[in-house]
Amino acid sequence: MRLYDTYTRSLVELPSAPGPIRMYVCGPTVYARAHIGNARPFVIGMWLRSWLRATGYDAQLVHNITDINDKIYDAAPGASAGLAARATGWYLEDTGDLGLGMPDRLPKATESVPQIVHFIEELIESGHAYAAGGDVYFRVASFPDYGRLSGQKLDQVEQGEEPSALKEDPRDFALWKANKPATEDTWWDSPWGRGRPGWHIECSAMAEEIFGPAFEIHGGGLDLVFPHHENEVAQSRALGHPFAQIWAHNGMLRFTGEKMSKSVGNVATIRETLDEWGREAVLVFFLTASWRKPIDFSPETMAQAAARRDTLRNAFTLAGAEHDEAGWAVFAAVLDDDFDTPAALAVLHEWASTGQLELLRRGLQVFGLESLAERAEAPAEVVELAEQRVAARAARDFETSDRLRDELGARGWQMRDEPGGAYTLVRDT
RNA sequence: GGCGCCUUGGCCGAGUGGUUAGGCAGCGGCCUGCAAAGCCGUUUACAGCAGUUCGAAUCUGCUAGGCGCCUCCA
Repeated sequence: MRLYDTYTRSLVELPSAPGPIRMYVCGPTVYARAHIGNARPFVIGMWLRSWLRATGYDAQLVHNITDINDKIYDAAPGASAGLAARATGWYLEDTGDLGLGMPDRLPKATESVPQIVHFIEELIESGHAYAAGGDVYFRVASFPDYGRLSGQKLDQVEQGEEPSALKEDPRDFALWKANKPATEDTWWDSPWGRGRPGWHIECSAMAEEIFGPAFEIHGGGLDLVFPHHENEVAQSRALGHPFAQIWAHNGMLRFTGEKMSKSVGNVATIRETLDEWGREAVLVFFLTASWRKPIDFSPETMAQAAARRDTLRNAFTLAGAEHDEAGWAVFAAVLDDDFDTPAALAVLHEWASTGQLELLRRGLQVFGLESLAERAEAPAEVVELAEQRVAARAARDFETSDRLRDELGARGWQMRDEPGGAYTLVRDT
């Protein structure tokens, strides 16, 4: 399998199966309900793990929770830890309801502070970082490759994060921030005094704590390339660690013409979207676009995804056909080529229209959509109504039969007539 | 100002030199008491201009438009 790598800007071949594929995908900062854009890296990460496992790899997914951050302090003055814990719960609940299972590990920054402190100490010892006034900064000038991941030229980078007189260079970034008692109600003791980790160092520390100094794939949103991931590589490679082999950045989800983001305010939460459209439509929606490209979220695109979901599900109410086992190779080939889910979706539709139901079921399973193959059993009262309708139709009492059909619809069941008084009951969504 | 991505038919979205992507929607038909589902048929393409080539949606250049990052951001 090959995947597009941001660092080399090319398709990179994965080591051949079987073997370990260790994936680290950046997770959310927990201070509010996550929006549907936040779900994209999660979904892609889970699908990738699923596909890699299906093709013989020992794939592991680590997805971090950033529960130390200015946003959290700002959103809950004096009660940041409580908000972070609550929002972590929401995130686990919302992503859990996508029905894709859970990552292998979900490390939290607050539980990794000792590893982070240790990492910073090593950077100071090696001359790549320096302590100043209770803060610790990474010395960007000490790492010649800085800017290579994002393609930034150092002399063109605008002023870095918040300017500070303590920095040697304005582009240096904080690894450790001294506690500000007025606004920051959580802190940890460190060799540099009370404080808390910077954002970028947590990922380097947690990824390496779990995977060691080298792993195969690092994922996250395209908006994290600079400065977040640039800083991560700098920290880890400054210590001589290979770090990630492939940088897999997913495209942004757009809503109302621009990136969905809390700061713009054009958000729909995962919760709302699941409630309105159902998990299967949400997953089909993500399937329709290449993982690297932007995807437009709108009532129209969601409705189309829901219609496709129905087409796929309806296939299981029809008669199956002979299986063409060779068909699987086509499906595998498109996924192995940069995880082309739109092409895979076309294959699923092909199987749906030709009645290759066993292949279709297997294909859907890769994406957590095997539920589309399940036929819900109608409760006795629904079957009773259906039988009454069969009788009414036999008696050519169409007024009654139409009324019964409406009644079934109101109970969430669609009745499809078939020749000879037979019928199929399908659960509406 | 710097770095990068994108522009395919009503909508979404594949396709990297010569062959129907696929889906949704539309239209006509079959089926049905009427529907639904399904099936058959069918309309609308490659932003613009110039170039390379026997031949370009596919390569090159320019123009126009859109998006992301450079500040927290999946």
